[in-house]
Amino acid sequence: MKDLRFANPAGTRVVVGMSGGVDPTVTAPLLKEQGLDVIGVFMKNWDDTDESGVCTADLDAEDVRRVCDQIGIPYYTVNFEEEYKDKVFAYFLDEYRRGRTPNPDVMCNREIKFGEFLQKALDLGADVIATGHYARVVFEDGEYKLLRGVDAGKDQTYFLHALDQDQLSRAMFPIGHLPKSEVRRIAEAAGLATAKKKDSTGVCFIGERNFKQFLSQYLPARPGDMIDATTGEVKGRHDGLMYYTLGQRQGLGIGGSGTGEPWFVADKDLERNVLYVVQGERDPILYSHGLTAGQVNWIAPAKLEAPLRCTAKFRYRQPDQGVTLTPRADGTVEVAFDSPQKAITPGQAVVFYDGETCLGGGTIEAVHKAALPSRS
RNA sequence: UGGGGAUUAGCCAAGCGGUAAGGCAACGGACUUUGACUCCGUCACUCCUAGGUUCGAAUCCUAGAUCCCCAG
Repeated sequence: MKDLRFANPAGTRVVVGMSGGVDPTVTAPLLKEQGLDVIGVFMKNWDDTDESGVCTADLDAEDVRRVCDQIGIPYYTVNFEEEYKDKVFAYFLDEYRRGRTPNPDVMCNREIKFGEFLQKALDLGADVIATGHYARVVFEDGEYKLLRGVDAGKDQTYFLHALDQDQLSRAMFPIGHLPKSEVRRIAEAAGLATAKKKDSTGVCFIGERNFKQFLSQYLPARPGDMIDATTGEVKGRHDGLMYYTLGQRQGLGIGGSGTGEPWFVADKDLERNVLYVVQGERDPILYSHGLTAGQVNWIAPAKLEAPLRCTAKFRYRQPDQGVTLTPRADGTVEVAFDSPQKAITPGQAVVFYDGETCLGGGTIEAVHKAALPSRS
């Protein structure tokens, strides 16, 4: 087996998935320099047309078109709104219904960018696709490995851990070996229309918006009590369990009294529609010593056969933590933490690393913590 | 309706005659391809009300209002 991404540069056609940001647009000139046959494609996966008829996706599409013109590569637009709704948004809402906190961007990468979009690119005669992710793919010992982006502060392997060998074999991340500052510099030097654009954040393709307001358009809210997990005392009311995530501080609206420290979401009880809160960031109720990961994807090695010591991330942009993984017969993985971790949240991704290599990861299904006090 | 204690921003709370600390919440921003966390900034021309003493009071005095506690 060979790394089919670089078999023959001159004859390799690469389709670049471009959003309106700088990162993806910079990949195009980089690939072109290497002599590849580059095509730019803008993906529209969500229509956010507002009252005034303005749709940021359309504005981004315009930026992409201009950049492609500047670089001198063909430009196309594809629309995956339906697919996004079916495969990403449906999952997103379902997780919230279950009181969990989903990570739609992980799903978006697996199902849309490296699913629908990849297929579309292959249909267009492409050999590989490229995106503006800060990550690296290397071909070693007959398998593809996913490595962290060189810019430690921007590494996005956390969002890419669910990709498999087939998907990685078709993936190129041209800016993975560059620091963000260099990407900006290249964009400016090339005079790209996106050079000065602020980085986009928020759910990919949906963008930043008032979270509560957005969710309330799709799911019914059921207000309920906010209870002190330590004393059982009712501290206030919540607007609906789905609006809160474990470890959250803002938006609780309860202040003063007690020790004067801020309050954090400690747990949810779907049955009773109760939001449990605790005062003080060091409250033991916020911490756990392990978790069970489901839907685990292994990039390389392909499977976990025996207990393994490695590091893990439970959220994007948090330092790795030492863990011990133990495979279970049903395919789940038990993750034991070297030291207690704060606000581990079901629905979020847990991603495993061995140094610079992203081994894979899964979804947090259960969190293991010391028994909570009685909630009578 | 006898005695005692309270009354400072949405909530806790410092201040004890010299011109309103701090914390929580809230709001704004930074950070961020999830939701969060975190960080930074803003937030009482006014201290229950009305008079008075004083060069000057949230701080002292008088009256009233409200709340709490102990006695009936």
